[in-house]
Amino acid sequence: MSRPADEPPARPPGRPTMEDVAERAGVSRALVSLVINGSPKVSEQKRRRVREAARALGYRPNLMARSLAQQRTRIIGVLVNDLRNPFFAEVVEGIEMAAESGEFGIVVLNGRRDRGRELTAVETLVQLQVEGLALVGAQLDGDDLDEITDIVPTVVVASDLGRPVDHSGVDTIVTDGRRGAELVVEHLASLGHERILHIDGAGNASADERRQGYRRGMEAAGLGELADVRTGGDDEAAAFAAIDEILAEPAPPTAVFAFNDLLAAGVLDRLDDAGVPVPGGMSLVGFDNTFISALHHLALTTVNQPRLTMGRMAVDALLERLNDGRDEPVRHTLEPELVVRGTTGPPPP
Amino acid sequence: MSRPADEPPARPPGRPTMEDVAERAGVSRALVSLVINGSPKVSEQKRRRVREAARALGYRPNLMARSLAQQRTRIIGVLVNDLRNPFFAEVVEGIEMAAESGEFGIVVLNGRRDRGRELTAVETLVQLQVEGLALVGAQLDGDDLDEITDIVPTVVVASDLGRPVDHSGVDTIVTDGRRGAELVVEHLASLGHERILHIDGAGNASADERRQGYRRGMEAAGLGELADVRTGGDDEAAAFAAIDEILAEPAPPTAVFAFNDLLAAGVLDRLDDAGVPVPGGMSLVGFDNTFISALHHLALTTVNQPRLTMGRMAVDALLERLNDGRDEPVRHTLEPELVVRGTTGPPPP
DNA sequence: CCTTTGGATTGGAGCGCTTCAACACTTTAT
DNA sequence: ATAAAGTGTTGAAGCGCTCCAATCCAAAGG
Repeated sequence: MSRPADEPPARPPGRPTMEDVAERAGVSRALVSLVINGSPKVSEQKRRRVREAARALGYRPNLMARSLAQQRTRIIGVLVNDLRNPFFAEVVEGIEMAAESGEFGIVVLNGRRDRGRELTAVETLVQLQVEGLALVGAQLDGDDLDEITDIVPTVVVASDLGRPVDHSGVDTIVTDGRRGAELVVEHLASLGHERILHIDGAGNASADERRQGYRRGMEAAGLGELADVRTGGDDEAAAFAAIDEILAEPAPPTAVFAFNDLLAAGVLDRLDDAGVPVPGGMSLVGFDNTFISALHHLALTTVNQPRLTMGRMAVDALLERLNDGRDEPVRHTLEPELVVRGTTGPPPP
Repeated sequence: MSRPADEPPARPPGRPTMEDVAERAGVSRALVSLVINGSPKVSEQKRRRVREAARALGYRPNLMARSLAQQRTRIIGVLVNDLRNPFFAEVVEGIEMAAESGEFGIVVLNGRRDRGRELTAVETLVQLQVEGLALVGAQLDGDDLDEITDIVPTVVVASDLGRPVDHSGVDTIVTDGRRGAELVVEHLASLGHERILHIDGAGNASADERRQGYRRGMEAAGLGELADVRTGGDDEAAAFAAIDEILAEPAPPTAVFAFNDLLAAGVLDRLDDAGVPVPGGMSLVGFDNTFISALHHLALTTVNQPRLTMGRMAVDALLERLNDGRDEPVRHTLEPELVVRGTTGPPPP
């Protein structure tokens, strides 16, 4: 054999640990810990020796071990409804940026529009010992979270729990979807539209609110009788059936208010297929003001939600609980803003 | 005081641990571990007792502790160039799905187009003890990763390291960008275009390849002399300067090949502003075949990359190393596919 | 009746780190 | 000179879990 059995291996398998660094630097493990964590009470000499040993060995602290010992992770868990929707992606970016400046990291899990997956994702995050939980557009409701929210501070962003906020551990950051929808109806009504249709977000988290806002808006405009809601969803394809349906009807609407920009883009495609000009033959409004709606060739009239701000506020809410010990729930409702572009105009004669 | 000091607190602070469950169920900690991990050699009776105790206490295993003890995390770290680009978001979805069926979780970190951030993100992932690393569209090059790649198996997706693959620890999954660009030029040339301009991806990871493909394509079409590359970037805004520039020139191109769909969308907007009809006055091609290019109102001719497949292959490559012990590098080059839509046509007379 | 066998259960070491009380030196005050 | 008050450093306990070897027990075999 190349090496007597009782001799220690030249390089122990696995990555170098703090112990290895300590040995090489000729100090104790505790001292290495102090250096790694930038403690001021270490002599310059030892600090240098430890740093050098660490570099020479390619030492990297083990975050798992550190978190375990420290009893904290400095991680915020983020559950996002659908990463492919640019709206959510931007909210997440806002969260990430704010977390960063609060010295927190984030771990993003994707629900991929599946409520069951959302549930297991939340479970995973909790087991990961995240210190805060941000649910972005999640479909989960209060009951799902009952147990969770008194373990870890939670903030719900861009959607709402299905029942009144009696969860003292849950904060909420939303854009007022009801108001947003009202703005849309007001705009369309003021252009002269009466038969205004809403293609909704089906089971989506914010669908209810916008539906309600739509209904209220219609009533306020004296169009309550004409209110009409069809089932949609949250992506392009979800609009197809609804559009085909209404175009076949004797008195089709003159304006469509879609649940979000993605859905509106699908509507636009379908109207295109059917040869209906927009806004000449039909007006169309989306929601979210994603970059898609801003593309000149779509020029979609829509409702803006301040995504980055929402992300930042979500993190702030979490940090207030984590750092300042706040323990009553907080709810921030941001004002939506109508962005008029090229897909709305007067109804056809 | 409400409670004598020597009495144990009603409920110990912090979350319940395995120890607590063991005590409540009247068994040892080891047995609880066996139950939690679904070991078959536990009597039905104890299993039930443990399960019940766990539920009653709201016990949740601590993933950090488990990973530490187990010396593995079953986590694949994903670094993504830019979450807002739907192309990357979909590759990540592919990775997530494949990881899931391989019993791995993923942790996604966002580079936000900043190479420095990418570097620290990779460092974080390594410290998190991820078992594999997937770099999606990363800008990092071989030198940055030298140290990393012999610690953790790495796969580079949708981009390429800046120098030959001498890293035996790195696999590569790419769509042949060179070929893709050639297809674009062939298509445009066959339509009769000669002054074909390329607005590139600037420092972006895949920019070089596509630039080269463009040049080769131009030469192959006998248009080598006319090859012209302008600096772009990877989002809509990056195109503005380049377009303004070329429109001011005496002999502007008749076709533009943009680095990706996002950039192409920006070009389209700018051409719109300038009143240049597409494809009547100018043909335009993107790259990636994101859902944006498919929107009828853009109907962008582009090059498809099989995103979900790329994600799956990336995970497969990692799993081959992790589970089957492969240790030579592998490189998979997928075939790009030209998708002709409405933004390309014959050049203006 | 005693040994064997094999399944069920447990004690305890250990994963890599933090942290606190204790210790060994200096330096300053008395 | 001695006590007091810092500095810098360390040993050891402990974070919540896994997993091996040891133990226990009941059923089966001799």
